[in-house]
Amino acid sequence: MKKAPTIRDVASAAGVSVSVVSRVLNPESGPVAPAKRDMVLGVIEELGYRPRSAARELSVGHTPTVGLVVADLANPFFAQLADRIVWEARSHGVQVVVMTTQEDPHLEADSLDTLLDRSVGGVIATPTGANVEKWARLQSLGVNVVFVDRTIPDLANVDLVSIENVDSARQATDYMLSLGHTRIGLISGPVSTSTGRARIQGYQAAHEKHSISIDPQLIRDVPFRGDGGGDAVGSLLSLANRPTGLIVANTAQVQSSVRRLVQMGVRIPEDLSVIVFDDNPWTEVTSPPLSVIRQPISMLAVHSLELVLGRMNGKLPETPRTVEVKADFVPRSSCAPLLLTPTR
Amino acid sequence: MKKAPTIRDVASAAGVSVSVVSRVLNPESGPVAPAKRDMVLGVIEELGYRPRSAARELSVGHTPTVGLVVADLANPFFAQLADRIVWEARSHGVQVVVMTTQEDPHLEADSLDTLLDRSVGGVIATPTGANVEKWARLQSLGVNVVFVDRTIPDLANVDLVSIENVDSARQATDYMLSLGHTRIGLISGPVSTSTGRARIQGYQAAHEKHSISIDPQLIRDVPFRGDGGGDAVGSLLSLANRPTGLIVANTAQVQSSVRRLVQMGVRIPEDLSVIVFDDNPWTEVTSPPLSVIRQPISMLAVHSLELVLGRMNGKLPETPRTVEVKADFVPRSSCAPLLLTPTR
DNA sequence: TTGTACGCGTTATCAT
DNA sequence: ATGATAACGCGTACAA
Repeated sequence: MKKAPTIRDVASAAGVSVSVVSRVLNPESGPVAPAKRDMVLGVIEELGYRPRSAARELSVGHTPTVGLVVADLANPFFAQLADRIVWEARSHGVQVVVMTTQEDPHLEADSLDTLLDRSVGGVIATPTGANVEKWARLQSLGVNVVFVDRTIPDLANVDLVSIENVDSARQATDYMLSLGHTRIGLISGPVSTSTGRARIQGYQAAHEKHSISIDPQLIRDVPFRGDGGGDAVGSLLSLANRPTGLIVANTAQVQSSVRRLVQMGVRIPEDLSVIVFDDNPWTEVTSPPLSVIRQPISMLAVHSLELVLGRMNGKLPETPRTVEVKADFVPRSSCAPLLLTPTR
Repeated sequence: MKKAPTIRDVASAAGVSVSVVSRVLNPESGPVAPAKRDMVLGVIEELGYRPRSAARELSVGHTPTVGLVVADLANPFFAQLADRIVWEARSHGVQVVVMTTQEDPHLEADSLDTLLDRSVGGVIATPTGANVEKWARLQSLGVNVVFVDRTIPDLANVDLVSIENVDSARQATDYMLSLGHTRIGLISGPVSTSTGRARIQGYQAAHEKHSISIDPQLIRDVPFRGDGGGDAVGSLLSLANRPTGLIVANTAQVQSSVRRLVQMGVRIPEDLSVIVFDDNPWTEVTSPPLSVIRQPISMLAVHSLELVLGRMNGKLPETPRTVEVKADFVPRSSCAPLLLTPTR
């Protein structure tokens, strides 16, 4: 466990000054004689010298690092998002510090403080919905913030990358209505989030188009956290006039919802037609395969990273951007036309 | 975007010296008058002061940060592992920098360099199997390395946390043999890894116990990377004398294997009894639910983190440790007794 | 108990 | 084209 060489070691070993070595490492910062350049490079290689990022950070004031703040990595949606972001970030030479909130505002606040201490250049997050002032402060301190998938309505001036929520929900709902279903359950995210509201809006729009009125009981806005999805499923199916279709539009609750469906022995699509918002690989191996709104996760990743990096390099106009990517509806066999024989 | 206050700002605002402020922040480093302490704390709060971690790191030489190097986060196993590690790390006040290798040695080497530059105190990894000398160098430079799930045989002196691989495979195989199956396909990891070898060993042990000979064709050691699992499934099932049971013991290949099974329309367990090594939530919603070897992922996380942190604090003996945790076999309905009627 | 001064490794600003 | 030197913000002997 010998200690690593510093730039000074390299300099003296090469018989030059530290400035030269520094310029060899950061070519854009100044010229250096080609001959010397190669020889310094040789010494660097030989000594196995590597610049310490902490020193650089202290000197330049920031880090080519982005913080990623998601609910939890156990959820395939966030896991895949994280995967793509980490992957994409690497190709840009930036590291990713991952923090999870478990949808707990308290933990989220904590994470933000930590990221601030590390002077990350930017943060990509799926916000819990709270900590409005904290996010604002983060921005005012020069940290570039980009929200993915959801955003906080109260918070203006923050970039957002999401799918076309209204349209996706409209599409899914429209499909079910076209199959003849008139009572369609909707499990959405909290109305306090843009995502939750937009998807409900799409659901309503489709109903209007088909001139079908909505039973408010069928709309369940459940929190991202906890087992709200499963509970909503149970409660929807115990309704006197139970729905014949179900749309799970809360990404964080897809797992718990489907699991409950299976536990209850609900026959799909005979008892219930189902569509979920998820790009999970496993939706294809359930029986029957589930119809889904396929979230273009890598698009979300690419755009959000592009936004943070763009802002870090100051190559973007001041005005906050909103990027909406299309999400495809993928019909599979979990939806069937409504038969005249009512469920029981 | 005003610039953040430094420790000096706090000191002058509080009318004390920087060292007092420093001691207030790091109590164990020295005493400070209670009265002054509170007032300094007040000023800190008021100014919103937060120490810059880069400066501290430069000063003390290391960081309370661990690197996590896994194949990819799109695989539920790694995702959950990452989730638990990030979670556990937070409670110890350490951050996690996540890097993915996609099972590519080149990318892995890259990651290690980067982590070295950041002077992380430790690294938790599921190694690709290559980069032997690089891992060794990392250690010699004082970075504490802990492998999880797999290890590299050539590399001594590395801590390892894994499940009881031999026993798990033995258990699963034994179960199938007890059901009367005599031709059981095994999809394992590469024999160049400890995991791959151990699981094959367990498979063999069970056969010996039942005095059943093994057809070498039934054992497929496929790489972690790529779609080897799916291909192995296809090839196993197209054998003249095809197996009636299948054990997928390569965690990274469970997804592709099961997907292929579904694509091929294989009836489980009528055509094939199946057991997979995975703790994936989705194994319960497939039809039928899959029998699994349940990997105690959070145990893996807890132990590996405990090991790195323990080493970072020098609170552990020099000698490398190997922690093996038990994995339960969870029988579900994907396995059935072998009927006398052969497949077709 | 408190304050001073230096070191950590790198980049940036100057002269040369 | 090159070299000396001052930041950068914090920890910490050491002196008071």
